[in-house]
Amino acid sequence: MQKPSIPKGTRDFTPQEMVNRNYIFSTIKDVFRLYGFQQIETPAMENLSTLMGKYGEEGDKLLFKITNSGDFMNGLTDEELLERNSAKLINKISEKGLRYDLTVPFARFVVQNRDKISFPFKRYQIQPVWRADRPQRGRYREFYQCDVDVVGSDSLLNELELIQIVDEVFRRLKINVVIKINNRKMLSGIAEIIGESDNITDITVAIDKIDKIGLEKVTEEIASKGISQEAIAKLQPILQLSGTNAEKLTELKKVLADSEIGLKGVSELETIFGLCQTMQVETKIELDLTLARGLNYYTGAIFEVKAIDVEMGSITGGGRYDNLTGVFGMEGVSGVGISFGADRIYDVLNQLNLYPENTLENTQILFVSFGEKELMYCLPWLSALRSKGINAEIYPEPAKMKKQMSYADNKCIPFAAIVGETEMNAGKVMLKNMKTGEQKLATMEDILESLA
RNA sequence: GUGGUUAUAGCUCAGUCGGUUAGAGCGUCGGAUUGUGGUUCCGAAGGUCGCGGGUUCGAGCCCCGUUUUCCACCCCA
Repeated sequence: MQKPSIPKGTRDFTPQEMVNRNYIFSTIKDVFRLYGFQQIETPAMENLSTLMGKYGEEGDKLLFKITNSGDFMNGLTDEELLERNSAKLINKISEKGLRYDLTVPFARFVVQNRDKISFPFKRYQIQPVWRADRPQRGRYREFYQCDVDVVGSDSLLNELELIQIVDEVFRRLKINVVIKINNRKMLSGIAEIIGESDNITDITVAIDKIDKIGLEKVTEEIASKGISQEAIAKLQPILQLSGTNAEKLTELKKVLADSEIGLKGVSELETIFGLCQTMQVETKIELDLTLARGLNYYTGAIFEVKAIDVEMGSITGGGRYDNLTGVFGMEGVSGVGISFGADRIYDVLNQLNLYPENTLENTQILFVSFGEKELMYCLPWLSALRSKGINAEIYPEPAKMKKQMSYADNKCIPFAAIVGETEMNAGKVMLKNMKTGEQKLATMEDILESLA
């Protein structure tokens, strides 16, 4: 006999865990709909050509690839096999992969369904994604993302709405968070000012780590990427910016005075901060220049949300991407979106134990009986209760009473309806309150009253 | 992908210096109690010690490989 197991980085969810997860999903969904977003779904697998090259070199490695059906090695030459070049071979034996996020499949969806969509298109999507990452705390190989995106609108009002959604979702979930915000245009401007526009990716990836490894190590890392000492020297004051958001922006405006794109980034952020103030967004918003985010398709605002009371990677993230649909042949469609990491939110909620009392999803009443005749007697009662919308079940065989009562106990069922000869003769059931232990002969009306 | 770490009953974990028949708690099942659950008491079932190889008279324990767990990188939700 083999021991059953599931793949690395995947999880089963028990009924109790599903109740908790559904609480998260429905909270998020409710807020999405409140802002006029509509749901779509896309397939678990996409053509590999849709996914490859969208997440950088690292991302390509983390894609789960699906081998072709049938005898997929058949068309290969001996030379190709002997070469042992995995990257080259994979293209010959695999043409599908599991989706890595929801944003790229969404861009594909927009291009493919443009005739059915009117812009601006506001969609949400809650589905699992898969990454061949090495699992760790808060990091899984299969996890759910809850994405909201608007495409076909350049307005910064969209950024505001996304921030309001974050604000509302975490208020409802009772998680204290801070929203970190940055702008890719400002990062481009900085690279431009120090004369290293070509190396912007390396620079942003490195400065992203400043909190973790410190200024010195970051400087080292940037230098190792072949960036000049002169440029690094110019970078120093920018990395050490401090003060309020407004103070930081004022300082940045001076530094970026000669960079058109940099100033554009600053003014975008000013607008967003202004809008948030007007709309009285409660969540703390922090300009964080070190926030870079690896995904290289972002072009404007970049967001990240961190829980304050728990040690955990970011639980929500996103940004603006000006031309994601361009690679699929549809130019000039700008989008902005964020992704709630349901599994990390789930972990945070578990650690803080912030779940509401849930009783509604549970069975309300269990029928306990002693024989075939009693079972038959109960069936109409069950139907009647269910037609009133009451969750009811029956222990499906005449087991020992102790066993039936324990079953009710374990499932936290608040009422038991006990049925034997006496009850059948009276045309009633013995209704027992499992909490107080009280019981009485009851009619259907009595039951409905007790459960109300 | 790199480095470390872990694996013993369904679950959580003991297991001495390498020494005879591998233990506990919880859970499950049965009984005390044939119409009353949570508490209590008694009993039972349940193990190829992750897997494969090696060292040894002898391996749960030592060595090698492999898989898995968790952690730090990398990257990210």
